[in-house]
Amino acid sequence: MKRTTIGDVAAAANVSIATVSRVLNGLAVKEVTATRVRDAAARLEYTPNALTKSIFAGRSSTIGVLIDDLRSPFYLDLMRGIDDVAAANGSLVMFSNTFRHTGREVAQVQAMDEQRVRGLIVTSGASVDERVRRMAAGGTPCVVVARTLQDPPPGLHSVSLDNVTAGRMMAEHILSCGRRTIGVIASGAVPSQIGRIEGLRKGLGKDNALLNDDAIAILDDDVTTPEVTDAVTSLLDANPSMEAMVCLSGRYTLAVHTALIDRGLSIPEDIGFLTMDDFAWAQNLGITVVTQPSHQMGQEAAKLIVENPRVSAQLTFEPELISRASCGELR
Amino acid sequence: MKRTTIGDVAAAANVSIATVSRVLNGLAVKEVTATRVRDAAARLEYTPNALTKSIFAGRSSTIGVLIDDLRSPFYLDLMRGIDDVAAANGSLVMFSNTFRHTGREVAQVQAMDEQRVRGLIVTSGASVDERVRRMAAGGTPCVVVARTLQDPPPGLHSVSLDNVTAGRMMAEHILSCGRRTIGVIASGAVPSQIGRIEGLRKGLGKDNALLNDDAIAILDDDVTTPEVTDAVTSLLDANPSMEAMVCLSGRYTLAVHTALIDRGLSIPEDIGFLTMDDFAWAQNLGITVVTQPSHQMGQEAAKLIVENPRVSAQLTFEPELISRASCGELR
DNA sequence: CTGAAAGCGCTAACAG
DNA sequence: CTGTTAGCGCTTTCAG
Repeated sequence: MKRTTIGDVAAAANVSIATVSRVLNGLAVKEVTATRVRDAAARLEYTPNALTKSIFAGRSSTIGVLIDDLRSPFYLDLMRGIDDVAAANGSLVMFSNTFRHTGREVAQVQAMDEQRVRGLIVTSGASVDERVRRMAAGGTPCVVVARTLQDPPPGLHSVSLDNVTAGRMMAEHILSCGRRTIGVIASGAVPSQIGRIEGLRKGLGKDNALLNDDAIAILDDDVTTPEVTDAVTSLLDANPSMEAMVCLSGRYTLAVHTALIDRGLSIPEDIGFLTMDDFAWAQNLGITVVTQPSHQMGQEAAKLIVENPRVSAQLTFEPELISRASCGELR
Repeated sequence: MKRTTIGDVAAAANVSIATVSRVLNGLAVKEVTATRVRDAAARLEYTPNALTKSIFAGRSSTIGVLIDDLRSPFYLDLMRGIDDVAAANGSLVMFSNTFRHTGREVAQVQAMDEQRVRGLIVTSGASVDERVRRMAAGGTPCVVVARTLQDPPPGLHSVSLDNVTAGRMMAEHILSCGRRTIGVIASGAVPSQIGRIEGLRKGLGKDNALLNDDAIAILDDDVTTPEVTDAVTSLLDANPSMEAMVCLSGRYTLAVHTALIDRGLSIPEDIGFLTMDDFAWAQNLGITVVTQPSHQMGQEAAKLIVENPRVSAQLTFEPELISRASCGELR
């Protein structure tokens, strides 16, 4: 069950181990010798050991990715973007879900570091910040997604959405539909959600409309459907004249939408509905969304790893509103 | 920029490199010495190099996964199942999309082999069969998903759905709704699709209903939405009295559903609609589906890698029909 | 209990 | 052009 090594090939081809290495790496070798080596390698079904190679390079060529939860459309597209450029660069991707579980986040970042990943892309929370800083300082480029860090050292990048604009776009669209009283569901007091709420306030302010604190439900970060339902119910109970419900996280789109319908509300007649992140069925369902260029963001994140600029890049992307039926004109 | 090594720790703790190794691996060392070593390691922020460790073990502890396309709900859940047991076992997952592109499949399997993955899970086509066989024979357990191989050597496993039963369930449900003339969209002449069609025939046969060949569209494996639309159109044109449209691949659910709606057909009044694989919005949309226990299948696949039984396991899972509105009683 | 020394599979100077 | 000789960072005998 022992694997054939470069030494076996060398013996079979009657050359030194160094010559085999040269042939395999395309260095100058007499053609006849090279052919002999290649034949031997093929005959012995030799498969080079990438692990050993990485030991020399000091690091592997794999890109590490830590995702909260792949089920979210944003993260899924992000992942595909990463995979695209990784594949184009002959890099593999090492992946793990963290489910926003702090213990898991810390453990997996450590694991990735031990694997000597070429770079690391994380969508996790602050629990990994210190470690990621150290990694970047130590020469492993890291990209934080959907968050920015204070005083990032060179090699520590971030890729995020212009959340304030996203919020403002939502507010302006709502106002333009003749709706004024709105409710908001946010997933945790994290930077992206805070930014979107700020944008919402700015957009509404232009029209002197107000967003009361009791019209905003900031859920915990990892809430399940029944809790979202409860939050929607409370919001509606507390604000009976609500004309639009805004969901600030793509992860809760389904839950919020369902809660609205189950309460017997018609969209958009009884209430307008607006959410983040486009998804496959959104068009058929006529749901108005603000999207992020998630696929592109994944690509850019991966490029930062591959190109490894010795600065700290803070990339911000612009959102886009796709207007569909769910938040149409009132009356 | 040089990483601290076990040697640095040894020097700092004034012990030999072997002693450090022992402490780090929990072998017998005098407690005072051990503490000194651990302190030094912490102080120097020592992070062991998993690559070098793997070199000794002969292979890494990473599980390789090759997926056609993560956007498909089945594959996404499968992936989550794999990730679950990997995380529980302290394994990382190395992942790559292949998009059913033969060149990419072959290249990535090779890459995974070079990475000396602990085992490989593939959802790809026959292009990788030979290589996967060799890997299994060479001691790297492999699991093929949604397909079975001829005479698998020990270590080469498969995880798949009982496709014939899935097809039969669909047929029986359709008949029980008083529908008889059906159309079928399949994604390629691959074993899973063939099996489902066979099941459909068997189920319909019980009632002497027939499934004509011109009511089945077998698309290419990697078709885009417009092509699906065309297929649906042709099917409908050729069979004007069609009472139910069956989609045999979760990847095409959206495209087929949209094509039906865009043609002005009401579901289920004008035509019943039935598809494979449950997905988040299916309930809200009232779409009847036959599901696979995809998450569990992922877990079992990963377990086969982790436990590595020295036989060839062929795991088959039973489908389940979730009846919703899209294929209700006729009239 | 601990250190010295021999590798794991491969690359990278050096000589020839 | 090609072979010899050191390592890469770590584990693992084998002596002390």
